Amino acid sequence: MNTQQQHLDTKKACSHDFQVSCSNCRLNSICLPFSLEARDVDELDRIIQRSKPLQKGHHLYREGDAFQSVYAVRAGTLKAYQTTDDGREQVTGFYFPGEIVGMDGISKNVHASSAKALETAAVCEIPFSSLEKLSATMPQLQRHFFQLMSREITEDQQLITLLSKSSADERVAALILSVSARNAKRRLSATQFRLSMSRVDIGNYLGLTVETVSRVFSRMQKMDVLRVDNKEIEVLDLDALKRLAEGA
Amino acid sequence: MNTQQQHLDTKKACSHDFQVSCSNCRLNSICLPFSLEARDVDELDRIIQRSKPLQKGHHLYREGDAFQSVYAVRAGTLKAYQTTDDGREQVTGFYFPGEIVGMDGISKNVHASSAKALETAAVCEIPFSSLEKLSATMPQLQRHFFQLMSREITEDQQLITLLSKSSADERVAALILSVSARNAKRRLSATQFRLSMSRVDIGNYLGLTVETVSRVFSRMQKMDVLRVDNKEIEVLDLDALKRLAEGA
DNA sequence: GTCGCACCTTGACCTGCATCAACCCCCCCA
DNA sequence: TGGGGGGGTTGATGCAGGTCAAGGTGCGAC
Repeated sequence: MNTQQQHLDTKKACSHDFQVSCSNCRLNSICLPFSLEARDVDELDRIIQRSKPLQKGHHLYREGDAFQSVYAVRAGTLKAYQTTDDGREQVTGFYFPGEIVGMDGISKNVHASSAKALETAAVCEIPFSSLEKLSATMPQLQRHFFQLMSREITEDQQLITLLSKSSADERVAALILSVSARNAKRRLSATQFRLSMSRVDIGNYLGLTVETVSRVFSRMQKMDVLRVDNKEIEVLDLDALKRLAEGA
Repeated sequence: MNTQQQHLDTKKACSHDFQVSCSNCRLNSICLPFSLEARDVDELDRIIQRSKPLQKGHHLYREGDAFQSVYAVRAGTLKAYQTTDDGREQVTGFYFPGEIVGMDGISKNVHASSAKALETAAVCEIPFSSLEKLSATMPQLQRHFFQLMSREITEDQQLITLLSKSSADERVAALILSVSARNAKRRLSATQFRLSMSRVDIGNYLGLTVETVSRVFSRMQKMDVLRVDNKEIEVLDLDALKRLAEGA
């Protein structure tokens, strides 16, 4: 099954299968604390709202919106971005199925970034006030959310390191490895996948221009590390890619 | 009173005055949820351990250490940094009095970064397991910690934007503005202060070399935006500095 | 004092990536 | 069928900031 087909299947699931519950969601080991008891999962289930699919290019929320909920991505990919005072855009992250987006809104009760679907997506909305209440009675859940937020912090810090030190090759290699690892976590191929984000988004995220990103892809293709066909990526030499990410 | 003298006073306080409590700490409006009731503050007080001062250059914790606690900075400055596989160092943040450090350890129960004192510092240790328990019964405290973590996320994302887009001038200007704002929050001067971190640390944090940082300082001095005397900084033209930070 | 060292500054040169420009490919729609 | 637009690639050129090198300054040890 190629990624194209998977994509279509996902879309179909989105538009018909709203009655899924956390307990039978194939992503629950990623998005949920696996240590929760069945009864607790049901309680969590009750507060979660499964919304209708989000079309490509549409916003889940915008910078400045009142913060109400965090969202678990069920299908598709989202990007989060901020707009600087002078109108420039900065992509701060990409969010894949099983990941949680929107936690930047907690501190000020206002979203600090916007979230937009890069392809048709589906999310589970988790009203934050309910989550807070539930957390007070479910220590595991409280811990899980502390951990999720902490993970977001450490991931951002890794990106900081990447942006602060590394060459264009290292940055691109690191992104591909990240996508690869996140695919693997969802039991998809770690070596063949479709990059849902455009070259512009990649460049923006990595602090590079489109042209540079494109050149790096070409170079890695020439070196037989990747096979690149538009958005389709095949990793031919994972070790070499890792070496590139470390600045070899 | 100049910053030098303040610094000495703080040191004195560190070595003798361990009996301070949260309720009479002059930083409590920054570090604590001001919405906590007096009784709740006392409970929090009970779990907090005020440790002895941390000498310049000493570590509060190191990358890889088991995660036990988060720490509120009471005096002095700390830097957090990670070491990449190839041995390079990346400063991920500076922490001033009233701020909380160590939250990166929550996700994996292991510290993802090291924290080191840039000058003699004092911290309040807050055992995380106690904090979790207390949070379950004190919704305000739970919310406060969610907010603190969320703030760390949004701050990291701002740094990402800075590193991804901006020129050397913009980066340095942004750092100075950040230090200035954090000083103001503690009711210290927003225009005259001592940078406790070295040029190396600044460069590392901002993704620049020492030489570039030094040149930017010189340039801003020549433009009458700053007066720089080694680590002592005076902001002469705050508006110009803000314009520089926005890429004017 | 003065030695040693850590830290900072300045200058000269070099390079990796941005910038500018041209072009291709694909898809949609008139 | 052709034309327009979005996205991607490739080449030529320029410059901001990295690198290398030399020298200055402050400070603690003895």
